[in-house]
Amino acid sequence: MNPLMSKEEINRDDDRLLEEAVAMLKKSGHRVTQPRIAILKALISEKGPIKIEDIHRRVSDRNCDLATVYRCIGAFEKIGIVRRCFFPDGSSLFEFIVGGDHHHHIICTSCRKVETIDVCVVDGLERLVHNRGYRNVSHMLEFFGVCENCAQSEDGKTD
Amino acid sequence: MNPLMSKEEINRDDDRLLEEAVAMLKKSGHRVTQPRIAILKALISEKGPIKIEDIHRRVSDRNCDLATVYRCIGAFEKIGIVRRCFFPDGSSLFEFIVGGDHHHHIICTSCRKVETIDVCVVDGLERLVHNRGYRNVSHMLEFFGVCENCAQSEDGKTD
DNA sequence: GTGGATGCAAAGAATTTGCAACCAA
DNA sequence: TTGGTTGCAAATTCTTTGCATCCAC
Repeated sequence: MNPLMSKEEINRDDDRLLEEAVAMLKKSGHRVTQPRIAILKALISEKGPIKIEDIHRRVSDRNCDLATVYRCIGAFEKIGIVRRCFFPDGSSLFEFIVGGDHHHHIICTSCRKVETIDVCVVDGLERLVHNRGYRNVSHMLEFFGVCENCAQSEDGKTD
Repeated sequence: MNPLMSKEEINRDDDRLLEEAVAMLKKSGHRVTQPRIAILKALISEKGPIKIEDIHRRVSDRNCDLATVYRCIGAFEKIGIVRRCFFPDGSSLFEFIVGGDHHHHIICTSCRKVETIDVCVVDGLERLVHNRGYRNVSHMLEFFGVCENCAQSEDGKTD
């Protein structure tokens, strides 16, 4: 996030993202319900990949069922509101992508911290895939590693 | 695979890969058992990402339990004999990587066909991640799309 | 009013674990 | 001989589904 942005500006920004996502819901013929709003807010405030389970925990005070979270996230993914990310252990996370630039992650395999890489050098390769006859091309790129903190606490770990 | 290679040469090549993997097992203090040999052979003959379930199906005539496949694949992954790949739906596949060049995949989201991309333009970025303080850095890059065949049968699908 | 969305519970799939028997080194 | 490995079954975890009720439009 932009470090020069004040708290209010960030919140205002979040509101705009919410509106944009709601518009996408409507446009695709979906209804705007309480659980969906709550899930969207959780996704937006996370500002990064988040587990289904964690989304549910955050919205559960509003009494939203876990099955509903799964169903909504599935719908959001189809519409293009979220995208699925992967942890090296095979578990899935979901990230809010409305109004954001395409980017990738560095994931600490030890503490699971997630950092963002703003550049994407891979976009150009999608054309190559397109030229092989593929349509609706997308890609997924994640970096894994042990972050500085974890490397220190794990002591004399080499690289 | 090299198209100029005869069937015998391919089989000889597979044997060499098996030997190499067995050596890695021994070197890391693991035992070379019947189920492990069978699983390695299944992985090698697949020449691409394969599901746990499919590995089990192939070796089940040798009476290898599904739990054993999971345990062995877990061990193989730690040793560096296989690596985990992801399907866009979140399911995991495993690919034999001993003696092979680093590469990536194009996965058809419709028929699940997997093609290989030999080049990797991302390796250089690992240094960038390393410079951010990460150790044991690796990465995962997959392309998704609808292949030519599937796009045709799905008719007037746009891109 | 009506059809899509939800909650609840139950089913289903994927993966892990405990433990006695087994077998590679 | 001995400890790592396996098979079997049970336990967990993750995800989906059926159905009556509900509510957004």
